Amino acid sequence: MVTIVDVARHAGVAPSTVSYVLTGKRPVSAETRMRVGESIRLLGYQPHAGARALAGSRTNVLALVLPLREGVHLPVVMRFASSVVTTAREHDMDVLLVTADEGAAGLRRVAGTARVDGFLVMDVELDDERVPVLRELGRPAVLLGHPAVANGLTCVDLDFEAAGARCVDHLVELGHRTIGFLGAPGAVYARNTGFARRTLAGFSAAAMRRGVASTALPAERHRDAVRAVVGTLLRELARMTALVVHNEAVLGLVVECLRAEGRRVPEDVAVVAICPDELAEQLRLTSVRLPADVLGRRAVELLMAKLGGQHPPALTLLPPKLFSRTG
Amino acid sequence: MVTIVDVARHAGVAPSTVSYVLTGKRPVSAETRMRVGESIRLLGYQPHAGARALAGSRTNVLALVLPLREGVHLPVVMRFASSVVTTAREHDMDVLLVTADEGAAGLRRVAGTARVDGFLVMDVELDDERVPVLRELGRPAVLLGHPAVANGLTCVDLDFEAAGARCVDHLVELGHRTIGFLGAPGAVYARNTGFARRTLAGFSAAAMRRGVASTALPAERHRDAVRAVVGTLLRELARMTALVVHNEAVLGLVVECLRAEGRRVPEDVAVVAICPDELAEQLRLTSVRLPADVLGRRAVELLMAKLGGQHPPALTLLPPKLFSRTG
DNA sequence: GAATTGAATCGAAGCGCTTCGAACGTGGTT
DNA sequence: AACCACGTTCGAAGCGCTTCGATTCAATTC
Repeated sequence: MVTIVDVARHAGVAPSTVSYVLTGKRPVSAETRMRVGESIRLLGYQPHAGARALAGSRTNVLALVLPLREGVHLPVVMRFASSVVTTAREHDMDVLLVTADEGAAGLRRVAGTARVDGFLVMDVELDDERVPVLRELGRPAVLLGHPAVANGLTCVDLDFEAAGARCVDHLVELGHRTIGFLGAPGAVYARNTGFARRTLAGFSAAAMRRGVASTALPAERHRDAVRAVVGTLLRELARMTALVVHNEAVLGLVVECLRAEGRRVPEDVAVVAICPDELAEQLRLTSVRLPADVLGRRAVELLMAKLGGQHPPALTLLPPKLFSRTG
Repeated sequence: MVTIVDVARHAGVAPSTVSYVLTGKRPVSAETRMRVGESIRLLGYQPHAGARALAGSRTNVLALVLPLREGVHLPVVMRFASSVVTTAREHDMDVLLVTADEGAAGLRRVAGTARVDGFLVMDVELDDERVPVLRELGRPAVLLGHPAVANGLTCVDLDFEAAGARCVDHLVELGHRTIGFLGAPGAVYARNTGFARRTLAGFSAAAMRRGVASTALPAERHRDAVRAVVGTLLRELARMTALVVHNEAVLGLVVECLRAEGRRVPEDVAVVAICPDELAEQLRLTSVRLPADVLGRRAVELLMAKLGGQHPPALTLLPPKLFSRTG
């Protein structure tokens, strides 16, 4: 193994000088810098991460805590992870993968053993046991997906309120005057899950503002329930010409049921979905996408800012993007 | 921060003794072991990973190299990653996530900086630039998905040959005497991609052995191509009552096209898919699943064996499992 | 020409751990 | 009673790096 001492000897300088060349924490004359750089290249020197961590108390690794249980939309998680790793590498960071089922203990472990400099935590719940632990650990952390927990921590999420509103605006601009909303299962709203409520709030406010007639209903996850809800919607909102769906699990079923009721999609009922892009693509629906890649990038950037001693805003909401797939 | 010296002082022993308690590399009397253990608990001691790596030249981290490009089936990758992390944790290991787009340089980097003890590399191609690098680095590595590259390295994969055969056996037992095979795009076979050929080989051999009529055709990824292939198959293999599909991208289309041709599925044509379980589930098809979780677990176990100085077999093939969803 | 500055570099200490040889008791042996 | 052997424990060295105070030397100032 090539060490910093080897490089120093080869370049005819002290080890500390090599270190300063590498870290840039003290000025080094252009000439020595070049000479040292040359020696590094020649010898193929790569600093020992453990030694660095020990001496410098910085690991250049960040923990990515992912929910890998069933029920989450895996492709989205994956895409997010991917953009996190890519962005982290741009900042010369590596990523340690931690699963959510290790819970708070996992956070304690990787922080306590000085394995990571900071945390990226996805899918944090409202009264999540990890939130207090994260505070206690005092390491920079960025939470994703549930900004409701903020309070001292930094959060990023899609702006669901704007997403709900965006759907209405889009539909109104297309001339629709009566719009339905089909959401998550009732239990989700009861649980006060941030994103579901906020979407609905955005939708309702926009409908009000635009003066369009609207009705919102929750939908359970199985065929009969969906059929019933779609039926109710068509009955109650007789002149409904557009439907916003915020429930990726039943999106396909909704379209099916509409067609079964004799409504053409999108000619009779325009459907706009708030869901992962690929799903909408597959069903050829206009959609507001969840930008997993942007989310990941932004999350890392916020974390790096915190690691750099800055104090980014407690909550960052990413503007939704609507993709029109009409016609 | 609590160090090993603090623990030693608190327990009234030398730091080295604490280390031996922790690692078990030298015998320690039951009494001291208890006393030290108690101090560790009381003080909440957690060893510094960097210091450990530096002194012990072992990081307890393994690199997981994932293909995060488009085109791979994300949920499978995710599930695999999940089981890798879980199993790694059982061996007191952490997992560093590396994306395939870092290529060979990424492997060089994490090995050279002593960040990881070994590699888990998914989706290795036949003439992959990473294979020679992996050899050169000399760290334990386990490759997934393309055992063809073996040669000194350790590989794990699903036994695709057995999978192809299993489908035939299953269908023959149900009474089918004429079976079609619909595979990946032609280019995949031309590229000599391990898994595609092996499945086909297994299928063909089993068909021969069982004495059933069969025809195999490749299928490109778009609707018209699928329609054409299905048409050809129905014409050429007039009495075909069963179809094995090894092409997850067009599976849904195949079923659609069969129905469009007036064949009921599965009454007229029984379809068996070799694909991720969830996809088959969704389409309600009998399938041979790719056991991502078993694969991940086994891969980690093989890697741990290598880290322990053992020499596991160069190739481990996992037996396929067929899930019948008929009726 | 002596004194003062400041940029560039050096040297040594120390981060927290593992590991190896040495030291220490204890019990059994001659 | 002196000795040996063995199971335990200690102490110190060293892993490769960062960092801080000290040092050097040339450029500036009076």
